[in-house]
Order: sequence, then structure tokens, then C-alpha cells
Amino acid sequence: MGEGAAGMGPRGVGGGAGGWSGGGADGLSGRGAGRWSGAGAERGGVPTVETIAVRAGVSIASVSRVLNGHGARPDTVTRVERAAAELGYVPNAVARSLKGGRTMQVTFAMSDIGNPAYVSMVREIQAVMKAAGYRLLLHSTDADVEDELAVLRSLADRTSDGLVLCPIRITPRHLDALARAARPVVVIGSLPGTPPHGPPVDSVRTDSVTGAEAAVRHLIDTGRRRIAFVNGPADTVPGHNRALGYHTALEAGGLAPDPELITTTDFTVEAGAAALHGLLDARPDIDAVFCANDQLALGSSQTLHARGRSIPDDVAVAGMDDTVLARAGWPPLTSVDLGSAERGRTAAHMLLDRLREPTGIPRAPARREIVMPRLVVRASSAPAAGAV
Amino acid sequence: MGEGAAGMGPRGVGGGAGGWSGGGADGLSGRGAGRWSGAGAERGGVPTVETIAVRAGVSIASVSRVLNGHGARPDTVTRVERAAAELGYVPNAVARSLKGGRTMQVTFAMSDIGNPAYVSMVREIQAVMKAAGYRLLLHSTDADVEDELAVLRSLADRTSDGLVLCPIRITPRHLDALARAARPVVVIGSLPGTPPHGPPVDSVRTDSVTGAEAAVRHLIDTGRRRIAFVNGPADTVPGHNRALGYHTALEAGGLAPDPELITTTDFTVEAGAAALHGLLDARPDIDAVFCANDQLALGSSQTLHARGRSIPDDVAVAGMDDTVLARAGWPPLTSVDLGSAERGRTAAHMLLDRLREPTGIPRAPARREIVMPRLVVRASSAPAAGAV
DNA sequence: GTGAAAGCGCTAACAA
DNA sequence: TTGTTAGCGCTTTCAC
Repeated sequence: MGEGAAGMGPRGVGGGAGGWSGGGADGLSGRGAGRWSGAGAERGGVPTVETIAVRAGVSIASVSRVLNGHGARPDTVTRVERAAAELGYVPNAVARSLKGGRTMQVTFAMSDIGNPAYVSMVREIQAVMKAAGYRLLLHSTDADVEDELAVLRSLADRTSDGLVLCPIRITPRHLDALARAARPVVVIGSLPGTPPHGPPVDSVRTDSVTGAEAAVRHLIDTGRRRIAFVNGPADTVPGHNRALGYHTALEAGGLAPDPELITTTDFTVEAGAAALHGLLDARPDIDAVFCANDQLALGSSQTLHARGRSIPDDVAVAGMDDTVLARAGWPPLTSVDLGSAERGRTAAHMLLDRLREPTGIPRAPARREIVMPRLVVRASSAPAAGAV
Repeated sequence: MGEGAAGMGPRGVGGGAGGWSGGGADGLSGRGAGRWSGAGAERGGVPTVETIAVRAGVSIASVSRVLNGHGARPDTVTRVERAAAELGYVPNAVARSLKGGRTMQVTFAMSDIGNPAYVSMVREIQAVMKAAGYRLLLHSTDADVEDELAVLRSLADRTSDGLVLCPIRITPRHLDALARAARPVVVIGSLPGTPPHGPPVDSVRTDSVTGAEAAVRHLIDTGRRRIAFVNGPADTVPGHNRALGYHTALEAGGLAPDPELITTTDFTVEAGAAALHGLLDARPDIDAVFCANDQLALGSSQTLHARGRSIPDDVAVAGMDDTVLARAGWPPLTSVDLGSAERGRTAAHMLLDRLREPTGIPRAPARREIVMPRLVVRASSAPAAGAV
């Protein structure tokens, strides 16, 4: 729990001056004129510790103490609290941060908030952080490496106390930036090396290789033989891992990989739909499609429907991520739950642990967590009518 | 990074201090204190204007000027920039905010970031704000009125420069809080009254009454007569408006409303599935279902599929919001695009306009924008086989 | 227990 | 052009 952090004092917006939209004309010369210009403490403007101090007839130090529950004479407490309530005093969080060195904000950066897998991460991270008294700063990098690096670098501007980063791929520059990050960072994804040797940052990843393998094995086990594969960009970590899992399962199942059955494209519904058209044109005998994520699987399903192929009778379909989309499709999509929500939650907790570490020198060694994938079988991959 | 304390080029945070994760031992005598302990400027710690000033042999004012492009002698500029680069200096945004009164952060608060409709808003708002140099603070209120009010109140803590609020409903307390908001607020949703009289805040809304009406009219026009209605909570603005549209369209089409055809539940897929079971049990002759959002429509579709009703031959289905889910379902869902993305974009721009307003007294009057809904017809509502 | 005072790091008057 | 200085609003020693 965030100790007294986010304004927990006995405050309230009780009877303060009209808000930003209120008309209040205060000709104070202290600072600019307008409503929220922060005029001096004399009369107009936003109340500060000084305003309260004057009103309560105590020093600003006492105001601060009372507001932070640092004990004071009952009498003093009462007067300060009353003054604060009457003026609708709200402490300036920026000033507090400057003094305390903490902003009670953390950043979550991923490539695109439109992706359901990220949505569940955001959701969990926000919930955990909120409970701990932190606010969540969201940053979409549009899968731009420069932007990711910029986020890492901007950690030095003191805007947030830590970062959860979900990079689309890890480059040497990422490793460098991670090593010199000004604040604790937790990476959602695979980092190279093993803790003593790898980059000194905590991370949570899923075992998508195993996940992909499980899905493909399932397709094979249910009688499919000509299993197409619609993958995302091969130079991304997710793309690479899924390909690995696909090939491993194929091999284990005694099936020869066939380049004609494999397409590499973007992680979107449209790309999936297009990919399947190409695949079906080249190999009309496909009896299953394994897709690197649910969007691709949905796109594939649409093409199958559009071309009159029955799912799962003619062609089985399986996706990955088990997002809300998997249950939205028809038939409901078999998918691999890669634990996006759990990864988000875990990452958030790891970051909180770092944030709670005392400033005293020795820092705990980097942690690596792995969330195991879980195959979720739904109707889209039921055994074909005349299957094994 | 743990390996070589030697890898300190003329770059990076703390110029050789190693990042947050740097080990305890840094060969450099230049810095000694903890990573981000913020020691003085003398030797340890993070560089500040003073560190730069000393190194460049100028005053802190010159440093500030150069760094902000306020002109200085070429010679000075060079020295300062070089010193800053060598030390990997990054200005402390908090200190800057305290001085300038602006944080370059804005908040977006909605009930649940898991909802696709909000996702597209977040996405747009994020993009617009990012382009304008603002960071986005995300706040999920879990549809809790107290939390919404808290967000409004917390505007006074100076943490963000403005707020885009998408409340699930507007209570008198909301109006009160909106009126005294400490910073500009843009509401996504319907506000009571008309500008001179309503609350003094900008807002964007959609005309969901007309949208719902269009969807139902479309169902009627395509030959449906027993049109069920699966609505969200009736005490929410969306719920209320959709009910209004439904009834209006029914009346215009000469159909009598039938309580048995109407269910009120939560805005979720599961709720939609359950609702339809009830509806079909009570009225097996339903030939269309109008749902208050895509999640409900998807849930309804699943129940229809599960109970062997063909879509659209037996029953037509229409949803609202036209989220990514509408295209994910099968058959693709007819839906009403309520312009979530556009509302988000508009709200962001309205907020930026406010943020750009000079502090000079007269503030522009509140604006009210309306985004018109657009019916998107897809396969789920194709006319039934033997239809009109 | 309380007040005076010293900054946190930065920008902007105001002088020189 | 440059340096000195005064804060922004708050927390926190350090004396009393």
C-alpha cells in the first residue's frame, strides 16, 4: 500500500473558491490573474500551506506535519484541519514530488494500446498500481524502437518512478538503455542471458514457444495434417518464438514443414484475412491454420467463411493470446492463453517491490519470472468429421 | 550493468554513473552516491543545472537559457551543450513543472479500460496528446461514482493540466464538481442544459438515441417484427438513450413495445448470452435482437448459435459501438458506429484548445460537440430468407 | 510540540 | 549577453 502517499489528508474540496471554470476575478498582482494561475497566498488564488498556516494561526511546518499525520497538539490539529477543509486545500503534488523525489507515477509502455493483449496488461497494471497509490502513465510507442528508447531515456526526467516496458523486440541498444535506466524497469518479454549475466532488470515473460507448440500439437492430435501457419513479423520476439514452436511440434508429430504453408505478415485481422486467401490459393488442401495471435485467427476465419470452408469441419483454426476476441468469434476460437493479464499483474508487483527497496546500496538481483501458457480448446478446433 | 563499470561513454544517464541498476562499484571518482539518490551537485548524484554550469564554467541561468533556446553567445551555447551531453543531462521535469505550473500531462478517466469503446478513445487521445507534447495519465474508475468525483477533485493537486472524463452517468454532484474543477475538463457524454446554462465545461457526445433508432429502423425495414432488446443498466445515460431510440423506432414502425422482449443487464458478453436464453425461453418467436453494445450482441449471437438459430436467417442481430468485436464475430455484426475514436480525438483537441488559452481573463464559452452515429450494416442483419 | 529556515531543480526578473 | 537572485509549494532538519 502506498503509505501516506497520494493526498490522504483530512481534506476535501469543501468550500473552496470557484473552480477553474468559476468566474472569480482576483486582481492579485502576485502572479498572473486567472483562476488557476496560482496567485499568492494573500487572498485570491489557490490555497497553499501558507494560506492554511495564516488561517490557522500556526507555522507552515505545523500545517505540513498535521496534514501528514506527524503528530501535533490536538488543538493545532483541529485548527489546521478546519482551515484546510474550509479552503478546500489540496496539496500540490508537484511540489511534493520535487521535495520527496517520488512522483507516485509509473509508466507503462507498449507498442499499441489497441491490441487486446496489451489492454489486459494495462488493465491489471493500472489496478495494481492504483491500489498501491500510484498513477499510471500510458505510452504507446507504435512499435517504434526509437520511441521505446526515448521512453527509457526519459526515465531520467523524474516524471515517473518506474517503468513497465513491453518492447516488440530487444536490440543491443535496448540492453544498453536498460542497463543505464535512471529508474527501476520491469520488462515484459524475453531478455537474453541469465540473471547474473543478462541485463540487470526484472522481467516476466511467457513461454510462447511451448504455447505455440501445444496448439500445433493439439491440431495434430485431433487429426490435422496440413497445418498452415500465419505468423507475425519474423524479426520480432513473438514471431520468432511462435515459429519455433510450430516447427518443433510439426517435427515431433512427424510432419514435414512446408514453406508453402507458412505466411508472415502483420499482427492484424486484415492481414490474417489476406494471408489466408494466399494460403488457400496455393494449397487448397489445408486442413488447419495455426495463427500467431487471435487477430490473425479471426481474419483467417473470415476468409474461410467467405470461401465456404467450414470451421472446424473443413479447417480447424487456432489462435494465440486468448483475448476477448477468441470468445467473440464463431465458432469460438481455440487459443493459447499466454497470461497477458498475469504478466501485467506480475510486472506491476515486481516494479512495486523495486520501488519499495530502501535506498541503501545493495539491490536485490534481477528477477526473471515465467508465466506458463495454457491451451484453451474451443469449437474452432474440434476434430473434423471424418478425422482420426 | 554488472559487467563493466568501464562502459561509460560520453553519454547516458549520469555520464558513467551507470544507470539505476548499476552495481555499487563505479570506477569513476566523479560520482559516489547512490544511483538515484539525488546527491548534491558537488560530485555524486544526478546532474542538475548546477552541475552543468560548473562544468561549462557559466552560471545556471545561462545553462537554462541555452537549454531552452533563449539565445546566448555561440561560445556559451557550445560549452553548455557539450557539458550537458557529456553528463547525459536530462532536465528534471518535476522541478520544471513546479516553476512553470504545467506538468504537460493530461488525464483520461473512464470506467473500464477493458471496454473496446474506451480503448479506441484512449488510443486517439493518446495520439493527439503525444503529438502535442503531453503525456497521458490513465484512470479506470470501475464505474465508481466516488472515484470519478475523486478524479475531478484531484485535478487540484496539479498532477495534470487537464482532464477528459467519460462518466458512466452524470449526477448533481458531478455537475458541482465539474463547476469547481481546478483545471479544464472535457466531458465525453451528455451534459444537461444548454451552454449558457449548463455546466461550464466542454463536451462531446454522440447521438445514441438516433443511433439506436437507426439500427431498429433498419431491422424493421428488413422485415423483422418481433425485435428483442438487450439493454445495459437503465440508469446509465447510454442505457437510457438506447431505450429511447428503440421505442421511438418501434413506434414509428407501427410496432407495439412488448415488455417480454426487453431485458436489462450488464454491458458484457456473458450477460448478453444469458439474456438471450431468457428472451428465447419467453418468446421463441423473436426474429431480431437489438443489443445496446457489441459485447451484448456477441453474447446474444453465441446463444443463438448454441440454440441452433441461424443468423441472420432466423434471427437478425445488431449491436452498437462498432468496436473491433463487431468485425470479429460471425457473421460480422451490424452495428452502430458511435464515433468513439472521433469523440476521443475531438475531446483531446478541445482540451488542447483550453490548455492553449491565454491566462488572460475572458475564457471562451463552453463548447458542445455532437458526433453523429453511423449505421454499419453487415451480414448479421441481412433480410431473412422469406422476408418482406 | 512548534517555528525558522534550508533547500528539492528549475525559470525568469532584474541588474550589471 | 551574462550572472545574481528570488521564488514555485512542500517537507524536514534543527533549535527552541
